[in-house]
Amino acid sequence: MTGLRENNLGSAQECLGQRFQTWRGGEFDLALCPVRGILDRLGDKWTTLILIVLAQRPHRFSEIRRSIPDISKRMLTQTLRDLERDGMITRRVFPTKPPSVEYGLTELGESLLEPVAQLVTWAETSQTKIAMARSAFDAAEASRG
Amino acid sequence: MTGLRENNLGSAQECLGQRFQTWRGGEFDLALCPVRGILDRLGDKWTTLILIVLAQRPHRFSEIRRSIPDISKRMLTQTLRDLERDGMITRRVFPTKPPSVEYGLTELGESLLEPVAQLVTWAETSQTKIAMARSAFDAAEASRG
DNA sequence: CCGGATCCTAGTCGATACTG
DNA sequence: CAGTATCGACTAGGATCCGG
Repeated sequence: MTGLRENNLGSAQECLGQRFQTWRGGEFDLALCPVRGILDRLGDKWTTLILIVLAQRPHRFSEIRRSIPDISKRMLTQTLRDLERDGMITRRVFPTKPPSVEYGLTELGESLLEPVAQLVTWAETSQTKIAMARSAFDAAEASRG
Repeated sequence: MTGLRENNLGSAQECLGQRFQTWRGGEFDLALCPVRGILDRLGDKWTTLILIVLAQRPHRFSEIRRSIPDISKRMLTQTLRDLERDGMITRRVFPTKPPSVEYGLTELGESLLEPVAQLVTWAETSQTKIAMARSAFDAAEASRG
């Protein structure tokens, strides 16, 4: 289905180029949807943060809230449910007196940490360049009126 | 500022864990913002697609539109401007009779392709597991009423 | 303690019409 | 051809109240 010849990619452009050609020939939207779905999820406000928090150790609901101070209960619940639905995290309920729930990464969730870490590393090393490009662009724009 | 000891990460969890600890101690939001900004951008509907298209070769405005059939002029313009502002793509205007503009990746933009390719690869290899987890979750949910 | 349900605002995106 | 401007639908997400 993919037509990708080697797993060991020499050049990122080539790799993506081949995939894109594959996508274009035939089912464009269908084949891209899973990737887009992943990116949408990672792109939302909280998924990555939760993943990072749970990467350290399993956490209870309130622990996560404390670790991510500006998240609302609503969004935490929702994001956790989405992640659980996608098989990225587990949800264990302890029927204690005040009920407690513990969330942890599944293997699938842990496997996602690697590409995410790559991206984080890239973002961290590139943030200076991005900031420079941004201010240069804004300055040029302002000078044009 | 980062306190990260090694560039060569042994374990993704450890790497992210260290970063997270760093983030927590001190300026939480500030230090994470660049990363979140990147993820937000990649998470939007079109950025990744445009990057993939331009990864093959420079394209003109209308060429990109044809390559991504369901994008509107408005969003293409906007996304291209954002990418240009962040220094990911270049914009060359040719003052021909019907004016033409060519977009291409900068080195920074190309360097982003690598982590993106990692993510695409991950998504592709994991989509089956995700789909299974999702249907299992939905089935369990439906049986609970 | 955990999280569902509801209401409401602010930003996002598509369609359309217009400019240079 | 390559945008810009305006409007309207849609939606994410915060606040709050309520239940187990």
